[in-house]
Amino acid sequence: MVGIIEVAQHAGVSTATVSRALNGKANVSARAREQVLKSARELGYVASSSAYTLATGKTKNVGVVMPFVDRWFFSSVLEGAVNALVNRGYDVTLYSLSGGKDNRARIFDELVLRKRVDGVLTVGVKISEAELAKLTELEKPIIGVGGPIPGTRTIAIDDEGAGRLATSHLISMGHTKIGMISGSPVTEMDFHQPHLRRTGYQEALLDANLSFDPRWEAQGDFTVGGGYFAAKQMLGNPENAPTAIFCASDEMGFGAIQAARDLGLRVPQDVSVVGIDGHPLGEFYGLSTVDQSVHQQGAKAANTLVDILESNDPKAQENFESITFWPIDLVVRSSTARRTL
Amino acid sequence: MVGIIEVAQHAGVSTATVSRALNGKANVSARAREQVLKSARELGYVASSSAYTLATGKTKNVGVVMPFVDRWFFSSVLEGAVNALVNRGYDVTLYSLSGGKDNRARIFDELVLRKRVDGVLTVGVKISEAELAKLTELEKPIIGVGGPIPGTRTIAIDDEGAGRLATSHLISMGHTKIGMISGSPVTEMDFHQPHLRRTGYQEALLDANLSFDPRWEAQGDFTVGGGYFAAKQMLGNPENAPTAIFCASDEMGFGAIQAARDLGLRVPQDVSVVGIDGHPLGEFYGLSTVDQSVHQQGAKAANTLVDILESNDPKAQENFESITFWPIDLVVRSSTARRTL
DNA sequence: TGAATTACTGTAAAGGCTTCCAGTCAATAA
DNA sequence: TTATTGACTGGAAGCCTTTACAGTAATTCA
Repeated sequence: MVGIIEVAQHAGVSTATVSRALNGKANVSARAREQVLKSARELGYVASSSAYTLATGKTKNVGVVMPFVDRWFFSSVLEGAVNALVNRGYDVTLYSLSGGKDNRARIFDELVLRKRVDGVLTVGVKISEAELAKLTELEKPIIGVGGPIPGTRTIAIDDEGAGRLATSHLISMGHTKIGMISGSPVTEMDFHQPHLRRTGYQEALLDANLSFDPRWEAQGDFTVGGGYFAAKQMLGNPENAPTAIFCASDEMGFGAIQAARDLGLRVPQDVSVVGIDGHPLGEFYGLSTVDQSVHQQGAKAANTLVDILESNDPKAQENFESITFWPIDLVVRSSTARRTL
Repeated sequence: MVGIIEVAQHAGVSTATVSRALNGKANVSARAREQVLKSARELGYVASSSAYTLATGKTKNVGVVMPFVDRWFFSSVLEGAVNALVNRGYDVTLYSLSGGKDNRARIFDELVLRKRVDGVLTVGVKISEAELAKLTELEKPIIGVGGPIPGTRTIAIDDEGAGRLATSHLISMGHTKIGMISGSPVTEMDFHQPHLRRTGYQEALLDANLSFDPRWEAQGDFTVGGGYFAAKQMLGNPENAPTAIFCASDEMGFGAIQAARDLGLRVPQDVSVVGIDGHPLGEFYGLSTVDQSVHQQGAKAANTLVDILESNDPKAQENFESITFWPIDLVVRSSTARRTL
């Protein structure tokens, strides 16, 4: 294994000069710098990251914490974040909370205390007081995507506004009996999103003087299956079925569409469905939706985190706005139509 | 920041004893061990991972390399692998190759040379000779999920057999005009899978003395959209349309079903569709498929890798079988039916 | 001209752990 | 009894960098 000493000998300089040259520091003559770069290339030298970390205290590593990684929203944020981070020279260490309850404490302890990461990106995670305290105490920047984290930078859409936008869309098409498939989030997940989207829904109904029937509300769990069963139940009794359904996520929307079909209902003639997300499959199933560009949210969060890390100001975090509302966009497709009767 | 010295002082022993106690090594008295554990807990001490790595040469970290992370197959393998790894005390550093061409070389160089990881897990990545050489030279174990990697352990399904199984299923239902939507893989991806699945398809046709019309073959790119357009083209001309389509992935199958519908064809009455994967959405769209349990493949690969890492034998890798064929399972749903005319 | 700056460069300490090695002490064997 | 073993312990070296500091040579200034 070739180390900095071999490079120094090969280049005919000291290890200090090698280090300075390789890290782009000042006070290295052009000749020396060139020679070092050449030697390093020839010998295939790359500095040991653990030694680098031990000497500098920087890991060049960001921890990404999410409840699951195999669901669309999460893997999409991850994709956006990973690419942004690698471009800025950071590795990402991935932590999934789906592995069980006791993992979580361990992750937070070791993640931070073992100095494995310079900063943390949480995606849709409800972070506890204790966990937050642990992070801030050690001055590790943390930034969240999805639900707002008190006292921390957050990238998220205006969930309430998104709920209102989707519901208003249905109202504008003449619907008066509008159901909602909300999400009872899994424990590991942030609980703000479903709550806020539901608030937006209710506000829109209120603004339009529409009544709100508790039978028109059901819990999915943000999965296709959850949406399916919720919709089936909601649409099952024709006496009391809504003519339109707002789903808090596109995947639940897919399930709802399928449920309607299985019940012999036509979408959108008999029932309209609108979701939130901008899931790529939405195009194929004609699902109208409130688009949030998830990749870009991940990238934005990653870049903001690196900005904080690389501004030398220890209080840098304060300089960034505490919540960035990511723009949303209503995309109307074939799953929503004017009420027919 | 509390270090090992503080713990040693607090426990009234030397740092050597603290280290031995915390790492479960022998030759520590019960009294000392207990005292150390107590002190460590009270002080909230966790060893610095970079110092640990520097001293031992072990990172307790596995690199996972995949072409993308936001596609179902990949994120599912990842989920399975991450959970398995965290259970065995390993972190995972995620590398996505989707970030651009030159990233790739850098990733492979730094990943290995900077000693960031103890081993590598590749998912559906075609690894080059040079890259493989780099890994083996440094004696980092590597294990692949998906396509077979020459000279390395691999977990994969029998892709050829899967293609044959799916095609035979269609043949057994009386179909004689059977199309295939294959995959022209993206550059970063392994090319074995689409090739082998296609071979299986052709073998099955051959075995049944069925002719193979090149117009019945089209390229998707393993996405819903790719499957959609491929099917639309294939089914577009009624004169020459197959009555059944085998798709090399479930997502292409979803696209094909949608394409058929958009063309006014009924599934399965007018055209049968079968995929490969076991995608959870398959249940909702009634897609018949060859199920491969992807989570479990990821977990198996991760566990095998750790087994290799933790067997002290440096040649341990040799002791593991070179390719593990993961069992597959035909799941018949409503997208396939007997030929009607 | 000499003094003061500037531009480099190298030595060595520091970073926080693991582990080799030598040493202590009590228990066992001869 | 003494010699031998074995269990345990601590000092210090080593892992590989970065960087503070001191030193040298060349340049600029007065």
